[in-house]
This record gives sequence, C-alpha cells and structure tokens, in this order.
Amino acid sequence: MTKKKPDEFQGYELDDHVCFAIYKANHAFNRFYKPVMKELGITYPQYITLLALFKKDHQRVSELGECLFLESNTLTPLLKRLEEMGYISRTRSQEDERQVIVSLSETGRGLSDGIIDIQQCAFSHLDTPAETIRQLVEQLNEVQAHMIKAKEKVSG
Amino acid sequence: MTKKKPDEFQGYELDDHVCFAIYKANHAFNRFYKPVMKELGITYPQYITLLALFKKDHQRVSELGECLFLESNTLTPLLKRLEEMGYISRTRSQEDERQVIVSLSETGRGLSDGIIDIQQCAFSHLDTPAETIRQLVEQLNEVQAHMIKAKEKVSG
DNA sequence: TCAAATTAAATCGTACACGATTAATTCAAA
DNA sequence: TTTGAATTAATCGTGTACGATTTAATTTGA
Repeated sequence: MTKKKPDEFQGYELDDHVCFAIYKANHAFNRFYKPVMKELGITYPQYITLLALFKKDHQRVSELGECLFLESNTLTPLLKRLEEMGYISRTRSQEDERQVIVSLSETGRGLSDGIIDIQQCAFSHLDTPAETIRQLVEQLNEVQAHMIKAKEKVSG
Repeated sequence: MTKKKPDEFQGYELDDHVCFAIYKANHAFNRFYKPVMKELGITYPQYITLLALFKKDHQRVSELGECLFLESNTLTPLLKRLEEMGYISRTRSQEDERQVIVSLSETGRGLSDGIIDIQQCAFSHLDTPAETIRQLVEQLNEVQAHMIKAKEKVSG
C-alpha cells in the first residue's frame, strides 16, 4: 500500500498545476472579456467566433469549427444568435446544399473597431514584454499539441 | 481613418494569441480528461472539485468557490450530483445554519487512486521538463493576476 | 442508374458558467 | 430587543460545450 491517504493527497504536482493554471487563466480572460463584450451586445464565445470571421470571412460552419475547436452542435445555436442580432448571415452553399456559409454583415464588420480598442486595453494590462508573451504562447501551443496526442492515445 | 478594414484585421496579435492559446490549451485538457473521467463516472469540473476536497476536506460551499473561482449558482447543482452519486455529503453547519459543509464520503475518497493514475498519465504525455512546466505555471498565474486586476479597473 | 456509404449541419439531452434574484439565517445598531 | 443590514446558499434564465442521433444532400460503386 504505497498510495497516499486523501488527507495527504497532492496529486502529481506539475500536471495538476498546469491544468489548473490554464483553467484559472482561461477563467480570468473570460471574466475580463464578458462584461466589456456585453457592452457590444455579444458573449465571449461569440467574440472568439467573430475574430475568426474577421480573419477569414465566408467560412463554412465546419471550417469555423476547425479553427475554434467546436462542432455544429455548439456553433449552430451560437451562429443563429449572431444572425438574429444581425452581425452575420447564414446561407446554404449553391454548389453543395449541405454546407452553410457564414458571412459578416456590414454591422458585424463594424464591431471590429470596438473590439480593437478592447484588445488594446487587455494587452496593455498584461504589462508583459512582447517576447515573453510570444514564448508563453509557443509553450501553450506545445502543451495543447501534447494533450491532443495524449487524448488520441488514451481514448481514441 | 487609421483603422484597418476587416479583411486585413489581425487584432492586437499578442493578446489575441495569448487568450486564444489559453482557450485552446484549456480545451485540450478538457478533451483529454473528459473521456477518462467518464470511466470514473464524473465530469471534468467534478474532478476539479474533488481535487479541491482531496486537498482540504469539509469545506463550505463558498470556500470551495474561492479556490475554484465558482459561485453557488454553479457549485450547488454540481455538488448535488456528486452527492447523488454518493461521493460527497452536504450538511448544514451546526453553528451557522446558512453554511453548507461539503465532505468526502468513503467512496469519494476511493476515487483518488484512479485519479492519481490518470494524472500520472497526463503528466507523462506532456513530455516536458519539470522546470519548464514550473515556469509556465508561474507565467500563467501572472497573466491571470494581471487580467483579474484589469477586470477590476475596467468593469469593477 | 440507383441503393449504400459518406458528409454537413441540425437537433436533443445533460452539464456547466454566470448575472440577477430570492430565501433563510445571523449580526448589529438604535 | 427588534428592525434593518449583511451573509450564505439556492434558484432562475440564458448561453455555451459536447456525445449521440437525425436529417438532408452528395458521392460511390455495383
């Protein structure tokens, strides 16, 4: 019986801390962006989705899903809300009626100004050298890649 | 008119990438842990909650909320599910009837063995030197702290 | 050519997240 | 001591997430 008792349980410190540190940081970004995005009338996931459309307009639902790591079960209702608010349009492709093309409306494009201001604000508050942030992003992407591989190995 | 047009929109690269990198890494951990936790009959948030209880048993709901960054509106239903499954008990405090004390059951404590194995598996798949991970965690905690401060300044 | 396999999105059920409100208890000040 | 403020959970409504299934359109192969 080499297992620790619950009262002494610390978990495997490092992984425990990485996953929890990421959980906390993600929480913090959510909580920062949520109220400021509310002033634009959108949620944080809707903001992330719009960013993807700012970068590349007229994407299919599955294309958007690939870059956001979401599927139609999550995206469809989210996109319907953005459509109801008039920020995007959803139209069936002519060539392939199965595909739905998501496009920014004029109003939707107009959100980019407010979003730029908010991003600038967030970045300035990070108060961290650009190079440090660049390295952090690189490391996070590595961790992400490793965990995706881990998932494939462990549970398909 | 110095603002970029949507087609050229890149956002403020660094913040954009940090928040998105964290979003993606969090996703990856979620997707790794979800199926393996399912074999134990629990969800990822329930796993995080149990970790907090392994570290300190008999916490109040608000105490748990502080370390998990969650409030009763999220925790109450989650804890009720853990109680229904027999992993914890929820009892009103004798001294202060407003407080609910959350305690691990024998079965709940028994989960720690399986959880240790899973954490070991996750950590080994990270395939990264301990010191590197330690630094990453530190940086993430700094980013988190900065964003919490940013939120306070920007939207109370 | 036309039925079977494949693909894309939508739908459904369950479980978080969270702002806002409510209910019950305790504390505190007049 | 008694009313009003403060505290603690719980409740409610909306919006993600996601596994599993369904529907509709396209592709493939006999």
